[in-house]
Amino acid sequence: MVKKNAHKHRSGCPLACALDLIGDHWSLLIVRDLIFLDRHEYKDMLSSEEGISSNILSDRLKKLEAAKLVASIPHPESGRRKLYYLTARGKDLVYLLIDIARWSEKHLGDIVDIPPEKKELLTNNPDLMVELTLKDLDDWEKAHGVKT
Amino acid sequence: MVKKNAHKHRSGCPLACALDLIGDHWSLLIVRDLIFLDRHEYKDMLSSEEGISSNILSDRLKKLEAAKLVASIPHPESGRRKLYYLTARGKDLVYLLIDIARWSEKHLGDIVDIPPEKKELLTNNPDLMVELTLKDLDDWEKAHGVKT
DNA sequence: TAGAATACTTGCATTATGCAATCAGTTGAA
DNA sequence: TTCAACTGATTGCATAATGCAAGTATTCTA
Repeated sequence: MVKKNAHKHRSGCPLACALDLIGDHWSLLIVRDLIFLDRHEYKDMLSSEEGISSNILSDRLKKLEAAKLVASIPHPESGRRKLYYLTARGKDLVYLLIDIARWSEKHLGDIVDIPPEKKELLTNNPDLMVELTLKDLDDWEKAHGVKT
Repeated sequence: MVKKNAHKHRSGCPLACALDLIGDHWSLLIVRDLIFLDRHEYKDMLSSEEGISSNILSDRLKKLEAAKLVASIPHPESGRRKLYYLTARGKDLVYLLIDIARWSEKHLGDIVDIPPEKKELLTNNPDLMVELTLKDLDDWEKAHGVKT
């Protein structure tokens, strides 16, 4: 069904190629859920603050899996659930996301809402924030027996 | 005409807020044209490799100007032309764009096409690449009498 | 002063999105 | 063993965004 522009890319430009994969309103928010908000299930992402639609979530998860940014395993406690997680390719977006957050904090400070302790880390030591975030993901993977 | 979701934002999340401004298929490519490709006129952007439509380009330039990422001045050689350039807020996206390019180079290496000398700089010394890029923009602004 | 160039705008067909409802497989309690 | 509830989707339909071709207004050039 959904497979239309899965593989088309507009040019060889590295920015254009990346944007063909993640340059839409929702994909990076799903990646955010997986990286920063510890949301690994469909229903968790569905109930995120921004209110993504069920069909869009389903579509984007498929596209992200097709692009090898996201993978999934069955939930250990229940066969009807799935656990989504980021591949190495997906986890590498953490630098990018933190850059976006830094830009937002700097330029959209009056409309964004960042918890103070995260704000300080983001502003003063983004490299440490990346490191801690990657460690969290690593711990999650170890706890769930994901081999990467 | 075009003003629908200009100011709505989905949440206070810094990623969501940024994506409300630049999270679409075209906005960052326009920023790329202005930052890296020295395209400052409508017709230059219109003829970029990715083939943006005239109405979409017009719409995105308006939105980027409304978001204070882009500004414009009349072309000094011709009153019927305009020169677009990045505000400080827009120029600050250079870190982000270089991060995207690095990610692309690393993970989409087989489909992206980067000139060798840029590739080396991007891979080995991205900070210098940022610095050189910002200097180019500064030179352009000085040459065109833009005060920032 | 005619014609070309530039920066858009308009009309219209196609595609994507949002929302509500529905579906199918799994689970757990009765 | 049955059946309601849960979960990860899919479907139908209305609305919005996009793509493409053509048109318009203004300015420069010859």
